[in-house]
Amino acid sequence: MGTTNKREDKKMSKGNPDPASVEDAKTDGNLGEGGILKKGPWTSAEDAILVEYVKKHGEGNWNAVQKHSGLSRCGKSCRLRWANHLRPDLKKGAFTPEEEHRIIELHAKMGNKWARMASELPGRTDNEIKNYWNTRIKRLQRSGTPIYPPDVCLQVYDGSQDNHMGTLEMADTQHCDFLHRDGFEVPGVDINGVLNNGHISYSPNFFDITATSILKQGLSSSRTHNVMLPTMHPPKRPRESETLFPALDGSVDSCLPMIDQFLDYTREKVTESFNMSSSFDPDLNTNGQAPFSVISGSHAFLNGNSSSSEPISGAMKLELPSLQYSETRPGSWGMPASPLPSLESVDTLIQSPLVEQICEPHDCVSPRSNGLLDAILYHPQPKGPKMNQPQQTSDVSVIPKYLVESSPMNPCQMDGDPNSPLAHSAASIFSEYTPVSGSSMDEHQSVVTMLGRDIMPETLHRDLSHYVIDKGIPDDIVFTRADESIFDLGWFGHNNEHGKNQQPLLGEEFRSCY
DNA sequence: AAGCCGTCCAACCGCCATTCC
DNA sequence: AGGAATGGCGGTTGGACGGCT
Repeated sequence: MGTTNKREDKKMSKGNPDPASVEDAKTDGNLGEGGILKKGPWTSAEDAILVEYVKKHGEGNWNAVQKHSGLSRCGKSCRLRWANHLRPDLKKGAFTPEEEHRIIELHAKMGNKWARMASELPGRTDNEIKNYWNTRIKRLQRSGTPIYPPDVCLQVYDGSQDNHMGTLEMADTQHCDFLHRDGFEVPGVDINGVLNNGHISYSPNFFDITATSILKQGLSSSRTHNVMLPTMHPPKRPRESETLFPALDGSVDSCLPMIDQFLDYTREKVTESFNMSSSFDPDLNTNGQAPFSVISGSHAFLNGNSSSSEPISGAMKLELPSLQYSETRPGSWGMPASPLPSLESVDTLIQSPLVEQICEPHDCVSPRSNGLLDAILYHPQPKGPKMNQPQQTSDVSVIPKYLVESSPMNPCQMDGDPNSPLAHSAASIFSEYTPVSGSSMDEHQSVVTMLGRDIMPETLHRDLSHYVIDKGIPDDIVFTRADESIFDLGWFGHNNEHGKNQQPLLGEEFRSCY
C-alpha cells in the first residue's frame, strides 16, 4: 500500500486540467482513430469532461456521455471511471487497519462479492477491495499465513450456525436444475444414488486412485497437495461463484473457506490425537479400509487440501472467493501442503456441477445449508431402515475420551435432530465413510463410529471445535508438530508454548521434514 | 545504469440481469 | 413476448513503479 499514496499524489497532481486540454479531450486528442472509442488510461481532461457531464445530467445513461459531451469513451468506461475514481464521496488512500479487518470479515461472509463488500465500506470501490484482496491473498499465500485469522473463522463459522438462513440466500433456487439443463454428467459419481439416497456415490476407479491411497498420501505426505487428479473442465461458467452452488450464495464461497480452515484445523487435531500421522496403518491398501470415516472425495477431509486430493473434487471446481482458498500449508490450518502454494492450483480447482445435480429442489430448500459441504452431503432424510448402518471398524473407535466426555453434544446423548441438515453439514465430510474395498456404493456411512456408538459427524466437528474454543487444546494431545498448532499460525505470531518463536516451515524445509 | 522481478492498480472484458421499447 | 440497450459484477490484464542485483 505504500505506493498507493504516491500514486494518489500523482493522480491528484493531474486533477485540475487546464481548459485547453479539456478542449483537446473533446477533439482529436481524445478521439480514437476513425472515431473508435478510446481505451486506456483516462486523461485529466477526460475526467473533467465526465465530471462536468455528471454534474449536469447526473449519473446514469452513460452511453449518452459520448453524445452530449463529445467524450470518446464507451458508457461502460465512463461509468467505471466515475464510480472508481471521480465520485466525490470516494475515500482515497490506503485502507485503514479497521477497513482491512472489515474486508476480511466481509470476505469471510460474502466471498468475492466485491460490490456488496464495497457497499459496506463507504467511500471504497469494489475494484479497490478486489485489488486489495487479491494482492493480499498472494502475499499471504506466499508467506504461508492463513487467509482468515482464526477469530474471523470462528466468528463466521459460529455465525453460520446461528444464522440458519443468514448465509443462505435462497433466491437463486432456479439454479438447482442447472445441471439438468446443461446435461452435465460427472463420471464416477452415481447420480442416481445421489438423487435416490441423497448420497454421493463416487467411483474411485474413474480416477484410478483410491480413497485409501489418497488418504494415505494425505496423512503421510505433503505431496498430496500437488496431486491434480484428472479433471473435467466444463466450459467456464458465468458467475461461477454463484451458480456452482445455487441457493448457497454466500455460503459456499464464503463459509467454505472458513469452515475448511476450521475443519483443517479440527481434522488435524483429530488426526494428531489419533496419532494417525505417525502410526497410520501403512498397509491400508491391503485391508482396504480407511481408518476414518470419509466419503471418498468429500471435501476437506483427507489432507486439508480440498482442491487436489479428493476424488470428487476431481470433478468439481469449488469456486472460492478469489484465491482466498488458502491451500493449507505447514504452520497453517491443515495438513501439510505444498511448500509453494500456487495460484494455479487454486485456479484449476476443478469445476463441477455435481452439487447442483444433487440439488434437487427439495434439497435446495435445505433449512440449514451451510454451503458446499451441505450441498454435497446434506441428506434429505434418512430413508428408514435403509439408513446406512455404520460399519464399525476398530480404526474409527479411537476418538479421544475427552471428546466424548466433555462434549456438549455427547454422542451418548445425541438426541438432536439427526435429520437436520446441519447434522450432516460440515462435519459430514469429516466423517462420511465410503468403504473402499469392494463395497457397494450404497454403503456410505453417514455417521462416525465412536467408541462403538454412532454419532453424527456434525457432533464430532462441533465437539472438537467447541472443545478447542472453550477449553483450548487439551493437554493430552501431543502435538507432533508444534508449528502446526493453531497457536503457531501467522495470525498468532508464533507464540505458542510449544513452538515459541518457531517460524512455519515452508518450502523444502518443510518437505524435508517428512 | 541496466535488467529483472514483484507489487499495485486502473482499466478492460465477458457475462448476466434488468429495463426499455 | 422478445430483442436491444443499459447497468452491474467479477475476473483478468497490462503498464507504471520501486526495489534489488
